[in-house]
Amino acid sequence: MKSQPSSSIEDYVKVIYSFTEWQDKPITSSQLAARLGVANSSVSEMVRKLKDQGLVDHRPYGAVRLTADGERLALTMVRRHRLLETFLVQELGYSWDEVHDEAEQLEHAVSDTFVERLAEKLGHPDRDPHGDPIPSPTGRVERPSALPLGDLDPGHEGRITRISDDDPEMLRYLARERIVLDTAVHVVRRKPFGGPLVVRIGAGNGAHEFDVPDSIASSLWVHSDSSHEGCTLERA
Amino acid sequence: MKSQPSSSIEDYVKVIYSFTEWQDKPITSSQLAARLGVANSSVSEMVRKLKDQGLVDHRPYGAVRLTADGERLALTMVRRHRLLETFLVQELGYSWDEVHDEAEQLEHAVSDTFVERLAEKLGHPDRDPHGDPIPSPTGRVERPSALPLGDLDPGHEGRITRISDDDPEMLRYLARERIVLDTAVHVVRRKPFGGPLVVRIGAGNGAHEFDVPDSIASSLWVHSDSSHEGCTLERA
DNA sequence: CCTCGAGTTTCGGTACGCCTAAATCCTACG
DNA sequence: CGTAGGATTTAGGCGTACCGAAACTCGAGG
Ligand SMILES: [Mn+2]
Ligand SMILES: [Mn+2]
Ligand SMILES: [Mn+2]
Ligand SMILES: [Mn+2]
Repeated sequence: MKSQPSSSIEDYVKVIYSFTEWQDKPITSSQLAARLGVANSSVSEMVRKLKDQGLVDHRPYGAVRLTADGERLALTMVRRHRLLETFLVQELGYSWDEVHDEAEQLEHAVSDTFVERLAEKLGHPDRDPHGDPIPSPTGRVERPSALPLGDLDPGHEGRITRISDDDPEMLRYLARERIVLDTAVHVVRRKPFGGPLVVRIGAGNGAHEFDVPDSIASSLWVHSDSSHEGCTLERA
Repeated sequence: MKSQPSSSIEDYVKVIYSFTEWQDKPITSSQLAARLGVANSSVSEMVRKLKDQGLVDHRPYGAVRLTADGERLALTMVRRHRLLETFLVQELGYSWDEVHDEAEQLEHAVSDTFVERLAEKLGHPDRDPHGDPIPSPTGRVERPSALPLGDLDPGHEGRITRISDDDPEMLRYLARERIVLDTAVHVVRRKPFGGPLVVRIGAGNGAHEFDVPDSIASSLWVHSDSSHEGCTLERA
């Protein structure tokens, strides 16, 4: 009866999980539809199917939440996706803006055996090329203590530990600006009236200042090495 | 209008191609159905679709033959499949009886970019773990001049250059008997009344005799190093 | 030359995953 | 409160890829 999940179902569950990975509001139908690129009505039907299979909790007109089973499946898929991205970069010379779409397909085609042998070969990495943590085979993940760059006060220093992989264009731009994983950042100031953030990138002679537009500021997560946790978290 | 092919269509075309790879009769509907594990009626429908897309020639009640376009697609898929099998063995430590099913899925999920980077990494191998030749990206293959062990006369010597990967069980058995690619074989005699073939496997101190049942004899291809091409090809 | 049965196609139907349009719900504002 | 407008679900359909059962073909053997 467990009828191993179709690739559509795998994607639904993965998107539901990802939505709550960096913030805790559960996802709504239309947000799910937008992320999956399907019509709202398609989501309604599929959510019913997910519920029948015990993967989500949902009541009509309410948000969608994963059950324990659903989360288990989601973590399996997230592990696959991130290990595959890591493989593509480390072993096949892909750049970090090219890996997402390829992994999005491959994640549905590989077996558990494949995934574990790949993890072995890669030396059991704990994060993917964008800094996203890779869950263990048993579904354990640690949520890195990092904050969006946009939420930090001037004076804050740290390192970039995660970069959203939503937009390949942005990833290419950041690579050109030498903004990559583990780069040091120092928040210099925020220009007034909602203007861009000014940060100092890197250290020593390679350092340079950079105006960070809001769209980028919310896509870069920073782990502070100076642990004076006086940062405002101003999300409504 | 080219509507890139579904994974079903990829499999149909690949099976049609494979059928004529080692023998030249075209495939019939029911043979196609048997190899794909679907009903005859499903094949009839799909063949119509393949014909509409210009991938096969077919007239009702006749055999199915690939067009130039169909063969091009088939060779692309065969290249993918065999490179993936090679990858699984060389890089992920799979044994040769484990790779077929995994490659059967992966071949539909990888991009052209992936395939070519993989070929690069593997050093552009020219055959897969079972000795099957890997077509070039442009669809060139060479048909190795090898003959089924069962068709050879006593006295014939050569090396095993291809082993059918249809039956994982048989592959495991052969590996246990130290019958692998490039192993030397010498046909000693055929036991009378359709009895098994007797062959000498290997050379030097590792050599041993082996009774080859018919099912195995037709799955091992031998390339003769002694080029006295006096072998009977008794296929009707 | 005719027929009969194996091989093949056609027919009606299912499951899945998607769509648009229409109906329905629910909340926030007036 | 009451309701309008946005969010959501339902209804009706489509394309793909399967299935079993029924109808059809055609060539080998009588
Ligand atoms: Mn996916
Ligand atoms: Mn990623
Ligand atoms: Mn396949
Ligand atoms: Mn093979």
